[in-house]
Amino acid sequence: MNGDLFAGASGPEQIGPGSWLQHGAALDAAPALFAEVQHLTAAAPFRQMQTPGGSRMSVAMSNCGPFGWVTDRSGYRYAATDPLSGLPWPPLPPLFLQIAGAAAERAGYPGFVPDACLINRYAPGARMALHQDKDERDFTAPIVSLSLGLPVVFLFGGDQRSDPPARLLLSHGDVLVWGGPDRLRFHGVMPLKPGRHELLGEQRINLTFRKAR
DNA sequence: AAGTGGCT
DNA sequence: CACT
Repeated sequence: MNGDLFAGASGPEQIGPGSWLQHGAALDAAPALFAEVQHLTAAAPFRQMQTPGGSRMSVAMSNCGPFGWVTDRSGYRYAATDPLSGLPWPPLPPLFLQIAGAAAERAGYPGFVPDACLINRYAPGARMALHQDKDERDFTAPIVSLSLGLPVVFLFGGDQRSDPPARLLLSHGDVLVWGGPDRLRFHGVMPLKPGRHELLGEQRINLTFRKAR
């Protein structure tokens, strides 16, 4: 039935020529990571941004690091300051850099130093349509995605929107890395199923580390 | 256009 | 797919 829905508790799993799903890689650090998220989003609160078409995203977002991904009616871009406050985004916590760099190295991308961390909060029902990460200047750096809280079905498509996506279950503490030949693959997430996580509560938090410039 | 609605 |  769901033979292509990976949920194993085993080690790193290769899901593409340049992509690895590292089950539980951030499990030990999860409480500290969540505490950092709470501090960061006290300074730069979660907000539901608008797409260029005028729709409001179901996912609430914030950022930390030198650059933050933002969207409004003008389009998608990286910005050095929070549009809500006009202030720089909070700095990337050293723990974030350490975890993201280690995950990238395990996936074959040594020396990964992200300059942008997008913090996504999924409440039940929140989803992300298939898209490509292509607002970065340099596609040689990978994408590192870290999951906290409730599990969600991740859609990992191909280089064309019409390519049928694989379905991967992303759970608390999982880290997904994609780059190289997989860097521009379409991806997204199915609507978050209601539930309660013992540490995070009724939500999923995703940290996406990127090299924007 | 990382969302939505409506077509076949 | 077209539109926003």
